[in-house]
Amino acid sequence: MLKKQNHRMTRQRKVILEELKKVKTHPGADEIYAMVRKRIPRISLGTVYRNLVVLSELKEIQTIEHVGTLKRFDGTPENHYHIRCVKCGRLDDAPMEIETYLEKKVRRYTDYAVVGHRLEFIGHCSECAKGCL
Amino acid sequence: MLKKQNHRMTRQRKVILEELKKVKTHPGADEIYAMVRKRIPRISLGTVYRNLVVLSELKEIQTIEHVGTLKRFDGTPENHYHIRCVKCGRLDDAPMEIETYLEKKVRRYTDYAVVGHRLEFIGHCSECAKGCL
DNA sequence: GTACCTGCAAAGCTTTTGCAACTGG
DNA sequence: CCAGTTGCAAAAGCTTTGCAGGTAC
Repeated sequence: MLKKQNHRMTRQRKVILEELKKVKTHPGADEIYAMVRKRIPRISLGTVYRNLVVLSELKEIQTIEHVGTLKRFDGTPENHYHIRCVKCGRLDDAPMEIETYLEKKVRRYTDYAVVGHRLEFIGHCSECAKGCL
Repeated sequence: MLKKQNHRMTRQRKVILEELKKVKTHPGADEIYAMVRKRIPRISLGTVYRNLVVLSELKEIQTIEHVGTLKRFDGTPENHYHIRCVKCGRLDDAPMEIETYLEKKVRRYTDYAVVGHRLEFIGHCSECAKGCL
């Protein structure tokens, strides 16, 4: 049922991957577009996007801040963790206390002035888990 | 320099807040729009967005998946944590090992089938911290 | 040769904004 | 009264997609 995909290593794909491996920060698609354009001036933004998807599927790269990019709103203003269903996108509160020591731990090794953290669990909600049986 | 804001509790604002407090999950703006429209049919989406911003500022609600909603890409496919600068949006790897026990901990209290987690620290990068002096 | 890719441009979505009319305090 | 709000519609991002021509293998 899954169509087999024979991915080709085109020049565009290769350069995108190289540029992405080269930098330490995590550029957005537009920044990648700018970097790659220095080497392939006529590449299109669409090509960049399509290749980022393919490279993610191939596990060559990682897409951060995935799935739904739309914002969600929470009626309870206190900080707390969330748990998200990969299948249906549902978002619930995670039944767990805030782990403040995580910030202490990272502070020892970074030069950022850490002011907070966000933790999100990923899984299948009880509804969607049924379908996985 | 900061202009004083005298926020009014309009009917729209009130209903949006009520509806948001009412639900357990975390709806997106479009869902909130749908919920509120049942009570105020002629409310506009723009009003919903503007009020969500105001309510966030007033700390009445919380905006999840904040700041940059644009995706970012990472050349290293292994899972690791990130640290984000609130000021400039820069994203770096957090120098810290994966805390696998976090998942074990939350599994005890949730009916989700947990498959992973994402942790992101928030702070000021060394560049932006300079400006805070 | 042909399935996979590319560039280009148009379309899609979510979110923001300009504006004139309206309203809470 | 009048700064803050609203509805409407247009604009503004970022991302996806249709298409016809190109290319890796």
